[in-house]
Amino acid sequence: MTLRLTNTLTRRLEAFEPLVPGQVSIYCCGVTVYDLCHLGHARSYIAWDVLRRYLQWRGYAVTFVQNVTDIDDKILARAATEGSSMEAVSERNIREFQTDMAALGILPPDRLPRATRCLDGIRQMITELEASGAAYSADGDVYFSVLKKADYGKLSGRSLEEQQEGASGRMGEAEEARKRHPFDFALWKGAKPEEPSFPSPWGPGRPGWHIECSAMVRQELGDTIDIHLGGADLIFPHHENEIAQSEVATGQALARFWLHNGMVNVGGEKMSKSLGNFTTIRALLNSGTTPMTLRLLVLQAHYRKPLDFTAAALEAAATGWKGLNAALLVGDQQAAALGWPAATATSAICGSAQADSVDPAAPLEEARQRFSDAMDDDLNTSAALAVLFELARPLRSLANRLERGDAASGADDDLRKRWLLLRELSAVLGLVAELPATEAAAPGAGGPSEADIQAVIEARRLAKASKDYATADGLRDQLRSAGIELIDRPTGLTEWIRK
RNA sequence: GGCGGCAUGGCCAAGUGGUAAGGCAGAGGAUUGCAAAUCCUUUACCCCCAGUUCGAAUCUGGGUGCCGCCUCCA
Repeated sequence: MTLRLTNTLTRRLEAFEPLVPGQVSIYCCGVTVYDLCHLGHARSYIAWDVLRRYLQWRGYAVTFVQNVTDIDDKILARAATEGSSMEAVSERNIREFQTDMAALGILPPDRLPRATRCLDGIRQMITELEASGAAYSADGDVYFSVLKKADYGKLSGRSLEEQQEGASGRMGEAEEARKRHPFDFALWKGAKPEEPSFPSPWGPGRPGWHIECSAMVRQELGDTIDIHLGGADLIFPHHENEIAQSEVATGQALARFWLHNGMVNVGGEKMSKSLGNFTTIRALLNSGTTPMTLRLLVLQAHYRKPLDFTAAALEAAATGWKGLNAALLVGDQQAAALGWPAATATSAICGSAQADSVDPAAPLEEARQRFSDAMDDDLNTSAALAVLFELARPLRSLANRLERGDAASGADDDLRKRWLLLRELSAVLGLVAELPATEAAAPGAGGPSEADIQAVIEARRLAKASKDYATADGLRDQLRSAGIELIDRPTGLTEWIRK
């Protein structure tokens, strides 16, 4: 089966074939670095990370470029507020962005161009647009004339005639007056006093928002790329304008496939800075949610649909991941008991998994096929996850039997192959086993020390041995109220976890 | 006002013509001194009305509700 993707340009499911056989060029609209990323960004970049991993798994050589908008009104405003500079705000938030992405297991882009470092390409493109008559200057600003692009609106499905009415009166009056058409947009903005600026043939200023992506795509990947990615909220005007600029400048189609992810909602409304209903990735991870839990939460829904972020959904994902994680860890934690060759939990990350793949003739091939078919169907990760959970079930069962000292049954080679396949397919979704948190990392503020806990456990063990269950239960409750849950293993050992 | 999307069990969510994947929660069971944790089993008149069809969650028309975009936004 071939991979089929919903192309926003045609609003249809289309078979994907790259321009150059075996190679895929991808451009992903990145962040404006004025603040920490929130869950909307996480959802988007997790989805595209999975697209990238899947293409690689299918054998394509993928070049993945993501931009950073490091000059913008919000960055300037933030710099003014904190009394620093645009560069300081940008630099800091780029690092924060990279930290968050790494935490979520999102593969770093092959190149991460910044607007302020692509000014030559930007000025070049504006000059070309001016020469072709599609751009005009007005009071130090340069605008793109949408009437010069015959098919303007083809991505978002709107026509200039129909939209004119609704658009008027929404922009600043001064800017409105300089434009020839309400939809015309700035390619270059003349600098206001005191603002950082860059020289240009049109006077000091800075690039408009849309032009940087057009220039970067051309600079990094060429005139026509295979896939352009972004959030659905970028379809209009951002991507529409990118298309207009690039296609007038190059005479070529900008991107063959346009993919857009659905929004993250909170209480049915879009998560956004302006509504103040956002949760940063940082805050979520600090509150105890693991990266893989968030990944599972995101991948349980189809990437194009809205995703409602709720505490209940998060909890369900956490429990779900716990089960999958247990299955992924079976081979590592029980390798000795099973007599399997040892493997480390990290070896399955990303592309390396395929080297250890299962025998194509094995019956498990059917599961691999179902996974592949699901992903081919416009990245149906929800259906792909169902395959993972089904693969995991016997492994979890095996772990249960091992724990009860009943290892003999089923600890065979088929199960090992199943485990390897689970690891391989999970890695395609970026789902990689998380080792249990080390206790050293957990205690933090106020909790009882490990030595204290062991002391109580020993006291309880003695109480139990003398059948003094009242005392034993009292000790257990005591720890429970301190956030420590005890787990009596069949072996007689008592383990504990911090909740 | 214009453009687009979505409505499936208690919750989340696949499924685009042949009588409903998966996850969470719930229930029953195994295990346990009792728990917890774990494993096993189990739970659906697919928003409404009309139509097409031998047959529709799935196609067509109408309705209702919700969301996104049209301004910065992943």
